[in-house]
Amino acid sequence: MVNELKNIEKISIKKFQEDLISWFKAEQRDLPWRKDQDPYKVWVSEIMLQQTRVDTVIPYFNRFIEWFPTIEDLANANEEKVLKAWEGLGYYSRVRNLHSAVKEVNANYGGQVPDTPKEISTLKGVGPYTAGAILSIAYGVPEPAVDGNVMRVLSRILLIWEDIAKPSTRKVFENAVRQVISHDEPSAFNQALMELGALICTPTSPSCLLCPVRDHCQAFHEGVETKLPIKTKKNSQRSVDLAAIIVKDESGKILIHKRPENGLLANLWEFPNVELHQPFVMERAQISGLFRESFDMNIKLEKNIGQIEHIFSHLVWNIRLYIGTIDAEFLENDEWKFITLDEIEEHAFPVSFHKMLKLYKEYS
DNA sequence: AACACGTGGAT
DNA sequence: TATCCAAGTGT
Repeated sequence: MVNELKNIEKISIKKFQEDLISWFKAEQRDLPWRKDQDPYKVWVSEIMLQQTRVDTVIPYFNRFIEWFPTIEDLANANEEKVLKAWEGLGYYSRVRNLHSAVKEVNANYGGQVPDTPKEISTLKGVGPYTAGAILSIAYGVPEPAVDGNVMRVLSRILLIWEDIAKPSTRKVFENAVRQVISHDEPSAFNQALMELGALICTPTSPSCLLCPVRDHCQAFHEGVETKLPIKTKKNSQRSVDLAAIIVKDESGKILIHKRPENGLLANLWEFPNVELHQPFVMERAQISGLFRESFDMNIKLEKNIGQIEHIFSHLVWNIRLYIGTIDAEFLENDEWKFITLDEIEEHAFPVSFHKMLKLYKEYS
């Protein structure tokens, strides 16, 4: 705490702001969410960019704004379409929270995104980073927007050795930003910090010789830029074995199941599946028994057509894929239905589903 | 505080 | 191949 205060004194804040912002104005990327400062579009882009690369986000952002051009359009959209717009982006709770928050803004804020830290922070999915990003970029409010880039860049410039993997560390950087942010151009300043982190001050091999604020950088001065930031590593992921089944009815439709509204891949559709706690001793008849226990359905597994691995951030799915049949008297409801291949376009599925579908098509 | 929560790309 | 990510938030 005392440490970074002292380091901030070592630099000329005014000159640092000028060097950083003029670089940003000259070198910033031409990105679709930078065409205007519509708070709604800034909001959508910031949610999409959470833990997600710019190159990945661009096509999703363009299509999302085509489908839902305004707050009112998104507020009135049905969830299936909204999830479909997010299909493949990951962290699906982001878009369910965004949908919920946009409905809130449409209903209780006259369709105007709130412009105060207190109000905007009450919106679902808007945490400290996103609040600061929207307030500064869309409204010019000098609030910190501390993401991974900002922590990396400032840890180097200000020689901050705290572990950025610790939740409490974000406050240290917010405090630092409050002391160096430009009150004339908070939008350009915050975006410049992130842009610098993305283009120059990268994690492994920063391009210090091209850096517009190299002269202000304590880490460069000390030759320790690649030692920062300090970030402890996370635990390894656990592995889960699953058996999934593709069932077709007499007209050739495939059976899908809607996942629970909370937790992993919430509200997305998938092929019926069960967890295999003893994967090496499970045979088709026993797995059929698991389906009966889990869903009270009489499913017969006819043939294993292969297996896929799907890696999440925190776990690994090893999925055995079967084809099979189900009793004719099976009833459809909100969670279970048969759909045509064309109707896949009207439902949102995780990437693992598409991997299985591809395997099935190759088998057929 | 620690962990759940996705995905595809970089090294 | 293994690991670490990339503009974090909710619980």
